[in-house]
Amino acid sequence: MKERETTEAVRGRMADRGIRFTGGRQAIIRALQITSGPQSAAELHRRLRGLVPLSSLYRSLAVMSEAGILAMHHSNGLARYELAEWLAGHHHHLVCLQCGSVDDFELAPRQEKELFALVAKVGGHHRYEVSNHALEVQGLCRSCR
Amino acid sequence: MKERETTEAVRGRMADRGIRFTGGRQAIIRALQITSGPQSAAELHRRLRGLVPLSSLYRSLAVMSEAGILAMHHSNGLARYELAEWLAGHHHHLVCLQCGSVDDFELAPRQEKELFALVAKVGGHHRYEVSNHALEVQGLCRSCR
DNA sequence: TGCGAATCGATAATGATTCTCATTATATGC
DNA sequence: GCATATAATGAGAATCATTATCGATTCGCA
Repeated sequence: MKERETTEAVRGRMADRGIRFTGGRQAIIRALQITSGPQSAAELHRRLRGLVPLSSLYRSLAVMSEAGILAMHHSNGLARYELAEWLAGHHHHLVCLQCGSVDDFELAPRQEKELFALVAKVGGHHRYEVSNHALEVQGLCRSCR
Repeated sequence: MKERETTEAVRGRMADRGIRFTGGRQAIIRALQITSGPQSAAELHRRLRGLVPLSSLYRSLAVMSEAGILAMHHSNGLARYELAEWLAGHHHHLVCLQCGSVDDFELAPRQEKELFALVAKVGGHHRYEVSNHALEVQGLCRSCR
């Protein structure tokens, strides 16, 4: 999905839910579009040059997560946000154990399909109602190795 | 690995590194042996009935993680600890999106091997020095569904 | 234009985790 | 067994990320 398209998709969903798509929130979505991997509140605050104060930033991240527009993950003791999968596509993460940075990657359809089947089997075996899965590759990133 | 064996393996590794295996630390290891899935500091504190005060508990968890005896994960905004893989065996997690509980599961050797190969390929592609991987199954647990 | 709800932004409060420091326990060599 | 150096303990303060509060402001819409 290209940038304009994503913005409009977000705008639509916000409107449906009676949530305002304010300047600050558009800036957050834009910042998440041009970066790879989930971003922490502090990273976004820095990236946005303080345009959105931390308190508003946290609130907007919560509101947009609640609305299913963002997905929240936890790593290195802090919360990181990225566009939800219906906007960004299903993908997985490489996390650097040294610096904590996170990169995205996608599996080939065939491999993703196999993984999905595997996960469904495991979930059934444990009486879980499975809604998603995440494969995390851990190691040292290009600049830390 | 059975309980006694694990305790002795931990004692050995601690001794090698000049780290003391005190009563409190033995209690932590015991508590992690008899529970399934990683435990947060608060859960361990409760489980140990306050035998080990929170400040000591956090310090011991950090020391034993540093020594490669425990593995730390983050979920729901808090850190959870479990025995490292050389003690507990390589495994993955089922996490409940409702209550936050975490269960362990193992893949069949054949599937684990395939996953390992897949992860190695992805890592190489991104110039990562891969050290491990984790598959997380997300959904509703038996009691939350 | 004006009303009401949603949002903003500064600040205080919270919760998890880490740090500090005086005291205590532990291992090791004698 | 005992002294001694060193690591660990425990209580409390401090820190960091995050959430709540609240009056002021802005937006969408009649």
